[in-house]
Amino acid sequence: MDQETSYHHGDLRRALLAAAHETIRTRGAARLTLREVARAAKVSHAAPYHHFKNKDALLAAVAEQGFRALRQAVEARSAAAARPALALQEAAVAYVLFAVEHPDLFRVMFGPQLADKSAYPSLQAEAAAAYQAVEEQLARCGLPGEGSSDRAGHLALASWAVMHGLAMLLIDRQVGEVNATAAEDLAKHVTDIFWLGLSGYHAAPDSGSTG
Amino acid sequence: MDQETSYHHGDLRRALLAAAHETIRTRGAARLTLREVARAAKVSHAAPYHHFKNKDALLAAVAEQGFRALRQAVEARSAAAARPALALQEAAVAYVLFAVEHPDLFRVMFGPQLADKSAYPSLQAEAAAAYQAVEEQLARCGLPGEGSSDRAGHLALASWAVMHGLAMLLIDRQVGEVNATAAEDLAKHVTDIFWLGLSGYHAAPDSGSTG
DNA sequence: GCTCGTATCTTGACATTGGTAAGATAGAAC
DNA sequence: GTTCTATCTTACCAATGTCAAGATACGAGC
Repeated sequence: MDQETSYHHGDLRRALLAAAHETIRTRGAARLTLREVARAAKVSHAAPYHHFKNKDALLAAVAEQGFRALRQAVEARSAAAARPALALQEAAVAYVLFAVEHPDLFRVMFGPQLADKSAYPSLQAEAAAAYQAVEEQLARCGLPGEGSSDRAGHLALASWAVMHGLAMLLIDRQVGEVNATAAEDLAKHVTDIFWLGLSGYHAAPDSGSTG
Repeated sequence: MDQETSYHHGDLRRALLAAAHETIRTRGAARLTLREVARAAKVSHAAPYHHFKNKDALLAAVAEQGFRALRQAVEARSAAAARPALALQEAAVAYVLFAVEHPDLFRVMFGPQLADKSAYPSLQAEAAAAYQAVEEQLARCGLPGEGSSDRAGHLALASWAVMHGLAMLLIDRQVGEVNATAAEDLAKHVTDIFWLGLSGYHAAPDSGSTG
């Protein structure tokens, strides 16, 4: 059976996701059109509605895949770290590199395109899993990942904030360089700065300005 | 002359900006429509085109105002710091608070809505001014704002990344709490962690993992 | 193998949107 | 007071998201 000529596509859902991915990659999510996605899949403009409730649902599915890919990238790179102490930094580098290499996908994942992410539980689950991967790396590197709840939470949040902020600034071209090697270098420098703070904070729990 | 009944509005540009601001605040930039903005200003749907080249230009103007407001908030709060050493932290708090209090405006400023910000020089100028305000606070707090160019750049970038990342995570509701006081508390904690890292980095320039 | 139910896909339509063109109006220059 | 020009309106276009109704084909039951 030839998928090109048959009335039924056979694997439209996957084809639509792939087409959406491609459009997002090449032209950005803002210029993504359901009808163009359908066109790319050689299908009528109403066909996608049999696989996704609406345009946002398609975007949510793409974002969900993105979170899965992000988590895998982070876990893979941190697992391959030369020394365990470097795993956390490697995770951060992977995070930033993912953003730089897939900027528009990253923006779909975190941007305002999907108004209410709470409407897509599986998307939320993948996002939470990605966050948990960061926390696990923290715990694995000797920093208090689960100990005193409050401070551990602040540490994890701060770690994620640095990575996330750097990633965002990089893809928004708010800082000049955007190529992968420059990004990796920046990520390492920034995390270096930050790690020292983490260990210092761990040793001296209260700096006095907030207590 | 009654602005309500006259053929010529008299101050349409400002009215359009205000209406756009309001729509962004209440319903988000994604749901902003040029026609609805025109409707809010009691004007035909084609009138805005005499004041803004297109929808993106209106968004850019809103974003420009946002950057100006952000910079003023940062400067005001850091200038009112109890001790000079706290000015930088206060700047960070102001930054995060601004994002939390104007989340959708913040997203317009940094998000992908405006495809090519390079098309709006005045917008870029305001964004650069906001960045410079951060660097000035860094310099004013004894950290090397202008010394050895590379390391100073990394410090400024890292500082901005922490603030920006925290702000983004907060407004994306990726972290639970979003009210102002909780945000302020989180910002102080995170910056506390980070400051220790900064001073440590300043004292021990190379941690070894990147060199 | 044949019928039939159902998921999948298409055609057609509708309201809305961003954007342009041509005409109407009013304030400003002289 | 006439004329010029910026401002605003009406009319229109192509494209989009979404829905409804009809066409097609795969799979269950006989």
